[in-house]
Amino acid sequence: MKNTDNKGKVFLFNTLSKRKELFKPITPDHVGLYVCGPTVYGEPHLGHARPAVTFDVVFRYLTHIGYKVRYVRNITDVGHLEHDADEGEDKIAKKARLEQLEPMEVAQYYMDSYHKAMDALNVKGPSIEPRASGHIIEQIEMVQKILDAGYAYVSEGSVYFDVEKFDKDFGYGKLSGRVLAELIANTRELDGQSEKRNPADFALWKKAAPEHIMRWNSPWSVGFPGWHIECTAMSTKYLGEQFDIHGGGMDLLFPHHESEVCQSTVANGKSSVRYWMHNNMITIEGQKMGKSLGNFITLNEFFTGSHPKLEKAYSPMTIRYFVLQASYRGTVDFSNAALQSAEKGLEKLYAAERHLDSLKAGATSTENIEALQERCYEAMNDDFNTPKVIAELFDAVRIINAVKDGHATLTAEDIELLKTTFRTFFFDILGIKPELAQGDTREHDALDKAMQLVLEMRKTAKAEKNWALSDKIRDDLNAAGIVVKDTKDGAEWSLA
RNA sequence: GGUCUCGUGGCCGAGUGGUUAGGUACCGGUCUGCAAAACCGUUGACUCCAGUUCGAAUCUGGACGAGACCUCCA
Repeated sequence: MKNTDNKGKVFLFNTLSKRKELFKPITPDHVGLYVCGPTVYGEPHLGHARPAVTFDVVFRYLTHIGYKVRYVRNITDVGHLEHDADEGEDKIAKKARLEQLEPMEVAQYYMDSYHKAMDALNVKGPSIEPRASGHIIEQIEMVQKILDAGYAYVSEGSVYFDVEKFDKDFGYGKLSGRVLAELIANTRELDGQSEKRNPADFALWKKAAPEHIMRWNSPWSVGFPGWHIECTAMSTKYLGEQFDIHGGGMDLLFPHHESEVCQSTVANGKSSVRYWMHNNMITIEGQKMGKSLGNFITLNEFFTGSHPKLEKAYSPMTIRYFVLQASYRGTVDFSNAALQSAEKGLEKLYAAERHLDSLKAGATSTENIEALQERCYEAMNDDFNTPKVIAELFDAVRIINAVKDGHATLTAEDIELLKTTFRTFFFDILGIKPELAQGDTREHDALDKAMQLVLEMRKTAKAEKNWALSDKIRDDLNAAGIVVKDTKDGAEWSLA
């Protein structure tokens, strides 16, 4: 099966219809993909890893099967309130004052931090990574468009979207299933609501309070853009008035994405997104991750094991693999037990991959590699079913070991196909990083030669039944991070 | 209370109306000086209650339970 044979066979779960739909891009062979990126006001954590990895795989797979994908993932670096803050204070501005830094310095710092963590997770950079602060003009223009269309109003220097009017003309809540009347009924009376005609209205532009540092000029006031407008403005700019896939976390479904639907419908004359995809949340030992719960774990803490909840450090690839072992639409619970079992499974896959190059061809094949490859593609085509793909890879592991041990045979052709299939899905599509980065091979070759020498000496010791020496060699190497295993064909080594 | 996701073996997790998911753990075996790995095999599940059906973990309804979101705002 050729990779491009799968173009036109991908089904994805569309939040809009709540079912799997055949994916058809607007422009043949091209895909526009927009994903809500991080707000850069704090250290990257697990909540950032999930959508990043999920849509990284979407990006990788669609690219692999031959689509030209423009992947846009934004950086939110303006205009967001501190959680639980009484006053409407900008998250970034508040932190900046606390730390005596420029707001953009804070944003830059955490953006770099985010990028480093994403690199560690082997998450590919998007095609375009626009920053909200760099698109203030586009946002103002879009707010003006919405005002001109008559679906927004100015109040005390702020601009609000008229949800009631929108509901009457287009129907509100198509994406999230919210009913406007119920929303209003559930609204509590709070201060600062008087500017709005309707509690369900949302801000397109906010007038900045005097102490608010992040501020820009606009026709209405010195202020900052409302949260939802940046995604609409930037997705329109880079992907057009209508584009294929919009992704993000399920927590963004309402009100963020619902508001985006409102904005683009009015500003562009149509709802811009064809397929909405939402990844589910992550939990820590069954609980929501939150600062107040004491289970808020940053990615760096995971990589180094420096959090009381963690029994040990977990490598970035363990975390990536763990995330992909569950389907993106279900919650993922992080527990030490689950993480450690994932770690072992991943190690088994790595080990099998190492053995791939030493497989010896036979005259016939006792295993059907083509069918295996096909099942991998089918799994990916079925709403990116990465757990299924991983299960298939373990079937490949079984085959690799069987051939290695002589319980099964493969033709040279099938071995090639097995290699390609395994490496394509393991490395290219699931995005697991090869153990050896390119460029490390010289060092590795040198180490391998040295190791062959050591193992030869150990073999001699074993032949002389000098167990003390052979065990000492093994134990000392182990302590140095090198694992030695005796197999039928002699000893082999790997880095722990 | 509303909207939405979900409830599978010790743990993690796929899944189709009737046929082994897979990983990990456990147990037995092969191999081994020992260890590890690998291989073979066994055990083990579908929250509960109704209904549809020849047959449901898979469809429908209800109950119970979990999570996310539900003024502004991430």
